[in-house]
Amino acid sequence: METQQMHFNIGAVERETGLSKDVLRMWERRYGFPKPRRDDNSERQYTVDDVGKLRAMKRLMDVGLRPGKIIKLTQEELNAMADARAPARAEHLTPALESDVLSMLKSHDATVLQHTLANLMMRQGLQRFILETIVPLNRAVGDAWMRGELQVFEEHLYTEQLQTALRTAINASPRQLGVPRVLLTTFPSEHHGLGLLMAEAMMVPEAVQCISLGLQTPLEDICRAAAAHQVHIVALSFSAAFSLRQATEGLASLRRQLPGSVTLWAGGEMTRRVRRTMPGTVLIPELASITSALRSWRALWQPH
Amino acid sequence: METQQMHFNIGAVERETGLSKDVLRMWERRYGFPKPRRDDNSERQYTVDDVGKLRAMKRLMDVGLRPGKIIKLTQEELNAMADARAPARAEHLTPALESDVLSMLKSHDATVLQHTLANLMMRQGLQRFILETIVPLNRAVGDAWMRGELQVFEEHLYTEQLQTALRTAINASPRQLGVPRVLLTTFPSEHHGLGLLMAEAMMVPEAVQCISLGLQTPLEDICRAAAAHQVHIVALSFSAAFSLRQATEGLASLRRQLPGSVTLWAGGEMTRRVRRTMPGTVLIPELASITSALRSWRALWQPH
DNA sequence: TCAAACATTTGTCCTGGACAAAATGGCACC
DNA sequence: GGTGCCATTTTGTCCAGGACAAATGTTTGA
Repeated sequence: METQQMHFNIGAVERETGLSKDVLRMWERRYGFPKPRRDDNSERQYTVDDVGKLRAMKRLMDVGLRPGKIIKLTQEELNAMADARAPARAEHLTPALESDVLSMLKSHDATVLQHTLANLMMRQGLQRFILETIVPLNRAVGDAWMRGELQVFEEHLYTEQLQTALRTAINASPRQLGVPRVLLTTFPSEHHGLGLLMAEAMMVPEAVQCISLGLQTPLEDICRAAAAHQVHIVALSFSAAFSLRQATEGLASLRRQLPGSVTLWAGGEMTRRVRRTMPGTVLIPELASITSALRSWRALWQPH
Repeated sequence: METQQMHFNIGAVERETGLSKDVLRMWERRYGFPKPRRDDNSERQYTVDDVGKLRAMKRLMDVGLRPGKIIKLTQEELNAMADARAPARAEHLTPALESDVLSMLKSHDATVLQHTLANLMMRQGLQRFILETIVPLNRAVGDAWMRGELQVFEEHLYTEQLQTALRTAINASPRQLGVPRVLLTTFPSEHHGLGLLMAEAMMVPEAVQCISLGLQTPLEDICRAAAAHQVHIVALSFSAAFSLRQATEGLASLRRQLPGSVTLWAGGEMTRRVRRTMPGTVLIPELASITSALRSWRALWQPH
């Protein structure tokens, strides 16, 4: 069989991997990888394998590894390393569910998946559903995709169904005038919205009044929105890929601009990489911590 | 009052405007705008005004104007030009509604907005709601934002509420096994999802079986998904900002890879800029055309 | 043991050059 | 008057190779 050898130019690789053109050229200069063929016009022509390895590298860098340490490994070694870093499987209460969902995805049956998710949510309640079902499931789906067991479009279908389920649940909950009021959003370069949605779903049952602005709100507008809606807490979500530098810079700037009475929360995969303490910012590295953070806030809050 | 003069480096401007670093430097070289101050390290420091004018330019370029023609205009002239290009307001059935919604947004009352949208949807039915309410409303909100009458965070709140309303409606409709089956998604560099959602909402009442993969499905996976789900139609959504070149290239490639029996639809603002005819691709430049395109498809379809 | 000073790694920005795809304008031809 | 084709201009993307600063890692000294 003749494999169709697709080629990518540097712009396509940037889109596919999230690594900037500058970085791709710099790695080639410094480490000798990737070293793509050139076309007639001496422009780089990356192979599918290049892109695969770059994606695997990006994934590991998103959890804190540095390029120099991993650039010489093969893609298999990179994937193995990613598997090894994954938290122990012991914590999964229902490993059977994982393989069930994966096989649903592979058989492309959206309806069954949708019903399964809805049923689980009913049985477990929203918070337990997220913590005990969705979080492990997300990891399982991500791993399966990385191992090549799951196609991209199958993963997209999963994300879409999950989003529908979560939005339905959030929407169904009565929008009461609760305390605290929480503003939920992300910084402008964030592309992933599931984290935000899960955070909102974790808070809604706690009688929190959530105001979600969706993704990519400019810094200034976060401040304006916080004032306009008179929120008590501003909560930001950062996916694993978010640049540590941009995040710390942005959070510091936000902290300076927000009134002291407003609490600032930063959550999401990225926050696990943070080493320095950030004064005036509460880090919430996992969804489970939301409830305790909420408890702490309520313990300190004095109704005006 | 001392205006806080924020400065942007070239990376920030790229994120804010969607214009690549290469383009920003090239415009400076060729046209002399923008010509930002340099900091100690001779790095470009763009002003807020620069970014504002760049955004206004980008918006006009997204509807087909070329930089050379507009780069010498002031930001006011650019905005005036954008207003002038807007379709006549006569078509609006309920101009009062627009100002109502805008004032709701300015008063930051999400609940009222949500109820208003839900009520209108009930009264008009999903399709008329989209065509007669949402399309003009989207334009009104976009214009108000451009004119500076609406803050970014207010526009975000609108988008978020609208998305909730649409998803609820789509979800409420029984997912029947209809014909045709339609695969809905976008190309990888598309960032806007509202168009996709509106398209889905237009189709659901027509007893179409929609399978949405959300945003950013790689080309190859669109083909795989089309085969796996045995769809009759693949429908792609392109926002105004989408690069014409990437779109035509991608559509041609997709057409080559899809079986001839699968119909290919391309819709969204961008498709209004297309001049050449694209063999094997149906252009759907506005949402209203979806129903007629569907009728044509059904007229030709022979149950196997 | 901790912290300050130094070294290395890494990403982002810079200049200025090159080229091809798309848009435009002119021109012959129907 | 319209229509297809070719030359020209416009515009975006890519390239090489240099510079520097922020983040990280390592050693030294109290």
